Amino acid sequence: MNLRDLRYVIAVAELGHFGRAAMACNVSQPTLSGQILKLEEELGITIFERVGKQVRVTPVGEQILVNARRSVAAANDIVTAARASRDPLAGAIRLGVIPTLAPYLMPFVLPRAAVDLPNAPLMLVEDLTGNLLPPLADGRIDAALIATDPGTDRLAEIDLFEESFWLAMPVDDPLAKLTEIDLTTIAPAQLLLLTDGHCLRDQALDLCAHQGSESSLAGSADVRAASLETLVHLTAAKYGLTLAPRLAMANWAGLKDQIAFRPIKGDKACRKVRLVFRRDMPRRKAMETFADVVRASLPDCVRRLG
Amino acid sequence: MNLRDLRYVIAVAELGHFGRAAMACNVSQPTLSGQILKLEEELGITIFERVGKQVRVTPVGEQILVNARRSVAAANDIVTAARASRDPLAGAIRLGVIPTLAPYLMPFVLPRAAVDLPNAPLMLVEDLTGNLLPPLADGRIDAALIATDPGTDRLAEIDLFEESFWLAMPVDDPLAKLTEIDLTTIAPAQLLLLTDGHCLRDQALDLCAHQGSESSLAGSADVRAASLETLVHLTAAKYGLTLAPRLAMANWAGLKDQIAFRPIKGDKACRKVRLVFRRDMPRRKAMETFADVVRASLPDCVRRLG
DNA sequence: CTATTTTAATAGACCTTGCCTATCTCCTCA
DNA sequence: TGAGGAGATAGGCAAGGTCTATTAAAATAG
Repeated sequence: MNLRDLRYVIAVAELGHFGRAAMACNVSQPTLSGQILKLEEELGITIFERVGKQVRVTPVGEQILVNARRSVAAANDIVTAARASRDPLAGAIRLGVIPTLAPYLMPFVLPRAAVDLPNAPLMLVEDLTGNLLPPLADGRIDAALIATDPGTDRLAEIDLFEESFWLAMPVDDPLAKLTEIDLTTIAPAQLLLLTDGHCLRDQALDLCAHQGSESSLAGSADVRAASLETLVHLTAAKYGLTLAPRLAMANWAGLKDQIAFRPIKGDKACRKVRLVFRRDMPRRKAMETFADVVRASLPDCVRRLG
Repeated sequence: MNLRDLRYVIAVAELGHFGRAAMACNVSQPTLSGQILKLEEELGITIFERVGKQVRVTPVGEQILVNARRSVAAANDIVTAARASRDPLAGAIRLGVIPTLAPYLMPFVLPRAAVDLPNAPLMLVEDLTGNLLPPLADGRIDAALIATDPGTDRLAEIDLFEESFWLAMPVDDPLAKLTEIDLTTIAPAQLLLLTDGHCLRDQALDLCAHQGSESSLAGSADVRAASLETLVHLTAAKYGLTLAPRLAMANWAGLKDQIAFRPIKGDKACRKVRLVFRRDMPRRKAMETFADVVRASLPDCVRRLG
């Protein structure tokens, strides 16, 4: 067996096609076919079922793929560790960011990162927390900015800042007369929410849950928007209320004739944003530097941590 | 880079000697030296510092070793998974067992394992919990029998049984007149304990701790025995009291003129023995079968779980 | 139902590369 | 200072991975 063979297997599994996998690996199709055949013979099993034009992974193949990815990832980490030892801050950082944060935070971060980490170009991946953690675990991305506890000891986290939520409402809403909103006076059904998977959705629900039962949501408009932008525009159109993270608000200055933002009473309406990465990733130094970059880029409206 | 190269690196690191590492890898010394040199050049770093007769691992080398071990372990798991898919119960099981359990439990387990798992020879490693978990994590052993919560989500556990502790005392001790001991009447200082690292030591201390402060131990004999055998013989010689796990007691029938065993009042004086293994190890089926083997081997004096 | 196309497997030549033996150089220790 | 041990170097050899060309089988189109 061979790391090269494992890369071949992974490529075939991901592309579902020997020819294209060969192209991705920069070898000819017979070469790749031959090596995989040899590996299957060596292991005494079939990894891929070649049925017609389809390439299906067998059940054993799935197990093998998991370990193949793991083995290759560790090998890649060796290369990364070697480069990092020469210059800890060199090498691209593949960064996952949740959608309710990326468009509002990254404009602050990117310019400063370009200066402070000139040899570490940032590659952004914007996706839901649940879609960022698996790639993080197997090394497809290096780090992620998320707002929930990842809840596994495989990941290390560096706390960056705490961001409060404000309530967005139409300017002529009675609530707009208040200088501070008591969330217990808001029915969950009034809240416009993001689609499942957004941590902000769950956090908004949590904040309102303690007053009514979950089922009180049943009567709501049941909007499931894909972005905060949508929610805010729906609020402007008087469809309901929206809980908006503080950093995002600056983006909606143009809507100030239609929308009012008010702070929430108490200190619970906030989220803690952190940088998470594999505990054993070889570039901890780069991660710490990047965390400092983020902290240094923050506007004053959020509370810096650490 | 190459899995073979990584194995060479691991061998050199473990043996601290190129020649012996070459022997362990079944290649000549120049071959191994050459490959490692080539790898170091490829990575642009030095993994080993050859200073005189010593071979020292550089700081980068340590990082590389971690990942090399990980990569090789995953590759080995591929072979294991392949074999397991042909016969899930075939292949050696390298089993770690804590010292306060191994000599008393394994005599029950081994005969049955030989029958129920004929193609899975058991290789026993007897060591403290803290010395078993790292080898478990990186695949040097397959599973372990321990009595504490491993406390990491990388490991899966199967509960096997609950074993009570009894108090051992000289036959002429006043306590021997009781049919049941209230531990709150025992000063921790009276207890003879194992050396640091034995979970049984901590559990014994925990059980007595709620009555006096930790410092009450200061006045104790401060025996730190390496084995239960020593403790029991010390008890026979009237040096103090010992908390003995139920399975071990059968071994000391020969001492019944000198030692009395009494159960502990309440249900807290017990430990839960479990089989732990890497959550993602490829032979879960073999683990489950082995757990069943252990359960089926147990004498009636312990409480079967699961 | 046949022709065409797509896709993986096979065949054979080539050449890279890892391995071995023999030897060298350097360091340690007597 | 000389002997011995340990890792590095050199050169020949064999194994094995890669390529191009071709075949075989299955899906698709006419």
